[in-house]
Amino acid sequence: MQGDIARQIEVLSQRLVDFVSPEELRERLERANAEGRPLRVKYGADPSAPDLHLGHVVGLNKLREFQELGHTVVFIIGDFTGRIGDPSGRSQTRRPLSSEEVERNAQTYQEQVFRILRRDRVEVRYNSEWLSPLRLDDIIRLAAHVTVAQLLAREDFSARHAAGRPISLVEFLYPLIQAYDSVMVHADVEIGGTDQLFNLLLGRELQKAMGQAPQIVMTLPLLEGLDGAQKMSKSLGNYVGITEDPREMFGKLMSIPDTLMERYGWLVLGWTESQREQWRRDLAEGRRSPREAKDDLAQAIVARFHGDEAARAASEEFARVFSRGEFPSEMPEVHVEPTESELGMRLYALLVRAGLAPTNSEARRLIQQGAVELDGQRITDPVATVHPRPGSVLRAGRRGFARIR
RNA sequence: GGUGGGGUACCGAAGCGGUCAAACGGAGCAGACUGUAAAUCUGCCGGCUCUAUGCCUUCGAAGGUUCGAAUCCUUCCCCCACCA
Repeated sequence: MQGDIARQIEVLSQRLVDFVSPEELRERLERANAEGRPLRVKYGADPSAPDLHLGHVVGLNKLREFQELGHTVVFIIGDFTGRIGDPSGRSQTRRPLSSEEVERNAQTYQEQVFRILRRDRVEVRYNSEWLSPLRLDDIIRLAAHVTVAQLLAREDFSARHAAGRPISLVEFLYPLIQAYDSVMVHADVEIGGTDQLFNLLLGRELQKAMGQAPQIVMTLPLLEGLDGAQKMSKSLGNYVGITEDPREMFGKLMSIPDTLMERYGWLVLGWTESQREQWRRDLAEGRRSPREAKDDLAQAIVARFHGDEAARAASEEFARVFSRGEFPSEMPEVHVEPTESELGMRLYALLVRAGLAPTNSEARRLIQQGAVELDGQRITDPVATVHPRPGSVLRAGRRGFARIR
């Protein structure tokens, strides 16, 4: 049994940034083992952005590891907080959601989450369950456990305070609420991104203050998005959604900076240290070109969500369109009237109708910039009149295709 | 409650009576180069008409002054910091 615990700790220690603390985890595992119960591993989900992307997968992978070791994931849907919104200056995207929206998002979230988590060994909880009944006096008593100095210890708070930028009281309250969630679900462990470290630690403080054993805290690296610089997030548009079309997914993955490949493999696919090393060596010694390596990586990731078959097809399609410059096997269709084929129509109007440009002006720009081809023929005259025939292929930019019907 | 500073395009930020559809930076898009990588270079980046030193809408909102306003005046709405 000792050996088993040692092995668990080894597995669970992979890919962590912060770990408070390995000793506590050992003790907790021992105690839980003696009591014959699994650990309760808390993970908070934000229902304002229901689409899961690869960045979320990093954390979900860790949860899955816990599950495989027999532990229970307590998946908390922050429906209460979602309905309030987040007033933090920069992210206005977090507006308050209606109950219906929250419910719908929560459903979507769960469906997606179970592509990674197993359905047994999960306890799904909504935090409104215990937050809604709170009265002001309850909340004040809760707030009494935390000092302003404690909160200002969080780096982004102290930085903003020093710079004279606003910090909403609500923002102060959120960590407290999140900490209270930990108390209410009796979390043994909580995991999150590195940006969550402060909040997770506050959970420990509150648990201690309220007579519970403090949760073990683990933070995971934040996965950089397609731009290679900022963390992957929906609002930055640099993400790969896990429900995206395989071909779309593959294309996006092929566009990540080379320097990120190993990191994606590590965090998304869970490569071990030796796998990473192998990868690095192969590239360094020229056994594989970065192009091939990236293709393999992209296929592996797509396969994880869509299966090997779809991944291979996506790779082939990609090679067809972008390496060989051929047309994609499938493309959206645009309808053109016979009279338009006969008499001709403005190219820019055709682009807009095909959905390849949002406005005529944008379409005109694309044409002028040499981005538009009809049947492989580049057209640069913005006022060109064309005679599109059924079967013709219209292309705008690298990725935009449409077939005339 | 007082004092001061603000609200400009996706974001940040200039402009402070005409030369402003609005500098500059970032993001984004397109082209060149490539491995749809990175880096780099170039162009675009409100809409419409279709190409014209054309028209329309835009600089928190509504009015007003003016030949002419993002720029001046009035009222209103909102935000922030500091002091109480």
